[in-house]
Amino acid sequence: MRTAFNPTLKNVPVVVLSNNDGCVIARSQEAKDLGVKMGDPWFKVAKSYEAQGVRRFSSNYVLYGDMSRRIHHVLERFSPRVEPYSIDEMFLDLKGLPGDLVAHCRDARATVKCETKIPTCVGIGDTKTKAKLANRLAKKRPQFNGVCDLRSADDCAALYPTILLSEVWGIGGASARKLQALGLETVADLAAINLQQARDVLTVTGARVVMELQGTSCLPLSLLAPQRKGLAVTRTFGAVVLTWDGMAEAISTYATRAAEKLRQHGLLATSMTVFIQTNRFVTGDYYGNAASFRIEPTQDTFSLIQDALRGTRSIWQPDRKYWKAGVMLNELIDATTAPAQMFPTKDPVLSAKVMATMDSLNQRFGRGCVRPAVAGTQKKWTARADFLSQRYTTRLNEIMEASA
DNA sequence: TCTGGGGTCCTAGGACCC
DNA sequence: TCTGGGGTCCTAGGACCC
Repeated sequence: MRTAFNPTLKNVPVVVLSNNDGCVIARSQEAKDLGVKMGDPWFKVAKSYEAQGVRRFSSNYVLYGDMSRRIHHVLERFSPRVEPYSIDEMFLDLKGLPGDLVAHCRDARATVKCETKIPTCVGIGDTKTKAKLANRLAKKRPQFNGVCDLRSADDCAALYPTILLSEVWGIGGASARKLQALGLETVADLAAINLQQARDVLTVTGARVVMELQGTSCLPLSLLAPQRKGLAVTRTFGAVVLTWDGMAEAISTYATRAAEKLRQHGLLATSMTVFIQTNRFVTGDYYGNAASFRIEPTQDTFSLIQDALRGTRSIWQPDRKYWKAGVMLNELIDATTAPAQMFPTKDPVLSAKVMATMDSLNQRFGRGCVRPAVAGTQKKWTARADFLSQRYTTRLNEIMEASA
């Protein structure tokens, strides 16, 4: 990426920093060679690395998103079925393509490099987990020259014993420690364990990883991006926040930004969480708390923020040094299909009755003024309606009877 | 000695990913 | 002075219902 935009950075150690230039989130090979670690807090290591010639850059996600789309378009020429997985990774379905797949992938790689100047590596496997593992080898081991194929059982038998199990997609630190405690070390060890044992130790997620390593696909390619389930705007403060006014201002900003994202995606949020925290790196006096509440589908940004602030005020402790806060919107629903999806009941008769009542009430008092909600775990319908300053909660059953 | 059983929903917390 | 931000999935256990 760096050399695509600034050729003078070729062979120069480069790091990219997170928001607020807090810590290292990407490094060039030269920076890795100098010992810069992923997640290093930059303020702690800047002096020594800058003395060694490391150049630092703030992150630019708009640019990365744009580059990602361009690469996606190039890859669509090599497979009609491309699933973008993250901003810098894509899965391609190669099933049914004629000819030598390795040659095909080398061609794709060369074309991406030629047209976007971005270097890439390709991993081929009969499951996503194997493709990810192959990609890792392609990146790390020069012998593969950027393309590694793990489809054949012979290649797996030869390579699995040479790879640590912590390299596997889905095996993080905690899982790796559990497996090591059982005496397992390599991918070969992991791929050979009993499925029930994998399930017992790592839950169903771990059993899936093992099956995928054995060549049974459990994670199908999904060409349509699934509906997202939540979104968040969170930040650490530049300087600790000591006053309620300062906190209120921060949360207002985050809530506004969250509402903007919501509209951009054509979504509505059903519930909202606000959290505030003191610095977790300062020992002895950590305090963190959160407030969650349901919000009306048609509520505007202003009342969204007001609710956020009311919710936060109740968890605010004035003697604390606040360091981080955030706003999260949950249970998102498509704005255009919202009314139907507001009814979580599985009972079609009740659902229809509820729907009709809601419709008539909404017609009378304005769209979205009434919605059903399942209160706690009680399977009782509750309608909550807000009319101007008047707020009341009533059993939906009573409303239904009244309007019948 | 006995105190129901089984299903469902919700939440918090852990773990993982990039 | 300064230690990221944004997601997903799974499980256990409590609460509730009939």
